[in-house]
Formats: sequence, C-alpha cells, structure tokens
Amino acid sequence: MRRPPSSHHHQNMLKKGPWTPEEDIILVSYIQEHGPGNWKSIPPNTGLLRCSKSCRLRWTNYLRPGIKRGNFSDQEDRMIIHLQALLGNRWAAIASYLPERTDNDIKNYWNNHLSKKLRKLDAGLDSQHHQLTNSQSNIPRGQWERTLQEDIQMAKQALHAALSVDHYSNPVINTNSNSNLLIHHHEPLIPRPPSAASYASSTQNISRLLRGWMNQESRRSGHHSYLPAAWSMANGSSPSEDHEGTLSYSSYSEVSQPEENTIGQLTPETHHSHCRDHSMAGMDLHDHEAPALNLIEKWLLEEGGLPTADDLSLL
DNA sequence: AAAGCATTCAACCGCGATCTT
DNA sequence: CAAGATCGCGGTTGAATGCTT
Repeated sequence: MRRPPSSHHHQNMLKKGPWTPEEDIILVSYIQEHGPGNWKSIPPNTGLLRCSKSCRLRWTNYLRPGIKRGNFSDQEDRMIIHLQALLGNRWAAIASYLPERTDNDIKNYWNNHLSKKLRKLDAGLDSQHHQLTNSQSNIPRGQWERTLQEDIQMAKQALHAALSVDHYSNPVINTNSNSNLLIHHHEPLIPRPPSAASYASSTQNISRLLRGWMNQESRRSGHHSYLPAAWSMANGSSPSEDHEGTLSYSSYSEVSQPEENTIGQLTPETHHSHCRDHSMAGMDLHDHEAPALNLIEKWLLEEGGLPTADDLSLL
C-alpha cells in the first residue's frame, strides 16, 4: 500500500516495498514450521524475493500474533509518555513494557500523536504563565502534578499487569548492552516477553488470515487491525473486534506461555514451541503481584523522581 | 471538484552490537 | 582472535490517505 514495489528489479534482485498477502502467507507458514529467527534462511527456503531483514521486520511488526495496532488507550498513552520521558527514544525498551505493541508502532505513534499532544499541552501551560522550565529542582505542581500522579498510577498498574504475567524465577540481570546511552544506571530493559515466540499453528489459521485480508482489501479505509483480528480468531479468542477498552493484557496472556528460556529477547531457536493452547484469556492479571520490581517501577512509585515538564516536552 | 497541503505509518536505511566462521 | 555475516534498533522516507481551501 505504501511504498510501491521497486520499479526495476532484475531477476535476482530483491523486492522492496509493501508486502503482498501472498508473501505474508508464505512467510507465516514458514515461520509456523520453523519458528521465528534464522532470517537469513527464509528467502532461500521460501523463494521469497525479500531480504532477510525485510522478513524479520514484516514478522515482528506486523504478522506476529499478539500484537495490537491502532486504538491506543489513554493508559497506553500515558505509559508511553512516561517511559519515553524516562528512557528517551528507546522504542524497543519502551515496547518491552507494552507487550502488545511493537516498537515501530510506538515510535510512529509518538511522532505523530503524542509528541504533538505534549507540545501543545506544554505550550498551553506556558501561555498560562507557568514557568516550569528549570529541569532540576522543580516539582510539578497543580495540574501537572495531578496529571502525573494519575499517570503514574496508571503506568504502575499497567506495569504490574505486564510484569505479573511472566513468572520469571530469576530477575534477569542480563542487561542488554546498549548501555552506552542516556540513562545508564537504569537499565530496566526487561526481556521482551515471549509473546513473540508463540504463533498460531494449523493451516486453518492461514485461511482465516486470508479472509482477513479479503475483508481488508474490500474496504481499504479505516486503519483497522484486520490481521491481529484474524489471528485472534484463529487462536480461539472472541472474534468480535476486541479492541478491549480497559487496559487488559489479555491478548498477551493468550499468547504467552513462558516456560523454557526467558532470558534475553527471544532467542529464536527456542521458539519451536507449540503454543496451541491460548485459552488462558480469563486469567486475572491484575491480582498478581509483580515478582520483580525493577527500577522503572520504583521510579514510577517514587515521588521524587517525577518527570519534569521539560522531560515531557522533549523533542 | 480539484488542487494543494498535511498526516499517517509500513517499510527502508545506516550503523552498532552480536554472532559465526 | 579477526573478519565477515547477521541481527536489531532508531531515524527517516514517501505513497496513500485525509483535510482544507
């Protein structure tokens, strides 16, 4: 849809531009068999005229089950705002706290919506003669404070929910090594939950997938998440357009069955798992206590560490 | 109604990190 | 261990789409 296929490609040349449904099917069925990862082996084995990088991207940002697109909730908004204030533009790290969202999606959403929203808010406050501009010493007051308190509550809840899903026995000190960045001592990068690891299996999923595409093709308006819908149908969850309003990580819980290795961000080889049983959607996540409070959560809980207006108006 | 401008977002690129040989 | 291959991230692009004039 976006980006047209590269105009000239000799036989051997790799295709670029948007993925077609046919290509998606090929990719998905291959990954069903072999698991995600090993991207370099995909083009030769499937005949896809795509580079491995493109395959990975397509999978992780679009085809992978358990991802939600569009319709960001207020809670998600706030969580993203907070996390970005804390972490900067480290979208992958931020995304690890929002298991249903991809880093790309969050990044896009930030750039297109949130940063503007914040700028506007900031400007509004500015014109209200509020000088919140020295970064170090100011404690947010009044409106800001109230808002932030609420936000922190939200984020805290969300974080609890997110964390409580995995029962990591060990707290994963294995920090990911981009510690050369801004906020070195908080290296909260928890492993991306294994939601990406599981994928629907069985061929009927693919036919459902296709149906989703059909629908999509017929009315190419609205940015619906037709694909995840198709997946969730395939996974046995309610076929209704479940853009669940309240912050629920249900689709995460459907999908994730953390068992074996939980370290690091999905090491592909371990994901030949046959996660067919995604039926734990009813599980009440909110009542679980997070096993490992990490630094972010501490930060969220602390009063002193509130993000400043400056923090929030970055960019 | 159509032309021009703005927004959206899937996909690309470059590069540093990590893995493999 | 070096060198090359691959992965993963973040910034950026640009056609499609939406909006305004």
